[in-house]
Amino acid sequence: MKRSLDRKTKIALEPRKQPRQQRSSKVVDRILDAALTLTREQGTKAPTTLAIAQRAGLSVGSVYQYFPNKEAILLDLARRWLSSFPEVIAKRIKVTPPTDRDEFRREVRKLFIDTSRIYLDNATLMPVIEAISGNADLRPIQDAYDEEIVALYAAWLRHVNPALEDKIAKRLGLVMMEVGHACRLVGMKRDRRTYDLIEDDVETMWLALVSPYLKLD
Amino acid sequence: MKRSLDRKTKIALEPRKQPRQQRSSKVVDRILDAALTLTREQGTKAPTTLAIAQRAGLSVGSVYQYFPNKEAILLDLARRWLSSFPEVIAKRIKVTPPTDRDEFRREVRKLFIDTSRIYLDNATLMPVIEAISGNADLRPIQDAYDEEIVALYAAWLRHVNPALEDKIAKRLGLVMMEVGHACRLVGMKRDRRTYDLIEDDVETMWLALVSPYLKLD
DNA sequence: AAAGAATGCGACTGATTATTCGCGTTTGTC
DNA sequence: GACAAACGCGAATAATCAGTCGCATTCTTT
Repeated sequence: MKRSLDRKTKIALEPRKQPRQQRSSKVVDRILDAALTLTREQGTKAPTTLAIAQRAGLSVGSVYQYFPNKEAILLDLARRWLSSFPEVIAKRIKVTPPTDRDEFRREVRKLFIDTSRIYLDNATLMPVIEAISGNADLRPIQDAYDEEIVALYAAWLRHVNPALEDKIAKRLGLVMMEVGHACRLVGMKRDRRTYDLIEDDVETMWLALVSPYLKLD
Repeated sequence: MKRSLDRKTKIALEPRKQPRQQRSSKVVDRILDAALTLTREQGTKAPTTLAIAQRAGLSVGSVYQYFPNKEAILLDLARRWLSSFPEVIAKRIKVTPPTDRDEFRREVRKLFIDTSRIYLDNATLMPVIEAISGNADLRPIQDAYDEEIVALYAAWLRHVNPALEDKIAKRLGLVMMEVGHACRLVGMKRDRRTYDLIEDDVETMWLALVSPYLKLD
């Protein structure tokens, strides 16, 4: 009852320690991994504080030494998940300077596949993240990563056609990101066949949209 | 404790009355409306059994006279929501036999706007439905409505070009539905500007995909 | 208008789960 | 090797809700 007032008056609890900073400690990652694994293996409702703690080889109390509350765990999990997108995209983009139309198409396809994997491998994670999507802290994180992704795509497009207006590159990058995300989202809920079909057609659509702006052989 | 055993052994409770059938009674709809309104106004966690009951001007006990459990309420809510898609699409499609490219484009746009509204007006409902998406009863319902939607789109495309192969019409219809759904999903989470931008480009992309198959002036 | 049926009620139960806190255990320091 | 500080523990607490059930009220029927 001591804290109940605090909670009700929205005085968010601070992390018990100063955990987020001292990444040195692997414990934080162990906790996040535990939450992730549980979600993957046993679904949305699996990551209770107790289950997470046990899976991480800790007690509940110890978990609360690194996170102020459960939502903070999920928030960090979301953060980690989101960060893998620009990571994966950046990796692929660095490798490739597409020149002709065919290579461009192949690269687009690879990008789709790479980013799709992030979704597919974490299918059960999505609803969990959804559940905290109301959290005000998540939006700016999401936005920051998205901006990064758009910038990566835009840079890539300008690499293909350096004469491309920056503004247009960004717009196309945005569409590429959003449509990509969107299709993966839907794809995740369907069977593999539907997913492939859509991915294929979406690729075609995307190329049709972009082609007029690029000078490809 | 009497029922707890039942619950654990997964013997699902039957509706107390035979409510679903006798739609005559407006009470069922009142309950669904209450759940919907609460979700709209106060978010995902708002529709508790108590809150729903009170909002519907009933007591908890009475609610359980019409629904076997909470999930059944949400399931019906999802059902109602899903049914509005083919409804809206059918309404618009009946009115329009597009002939030339411009009219076709305008109609596509209207379809996008109409269906988008279903999402935008029920933005907070989505996570709630997500939460029960594991429910085995939801998938067949979803599939049935989706098939209806695809059929509507396909019929429309064949109306524009009667020579269009049925198989292709269906595929395009599927893409139209999925991509549409997908973009709305993502659009829902963004500001209006981003949404409009995407909607615009998606329309362009969609037309690029479809045009080769249609004979438009 | 009275008996009985149907409907409605809502305090209560039972279950789950996030969060706490006082006490043990380890670890680093002199 | 003794002391304290940090770390870890997990039974106990408290909050939240779904779902129940016996009593109260309204409606139906004769």
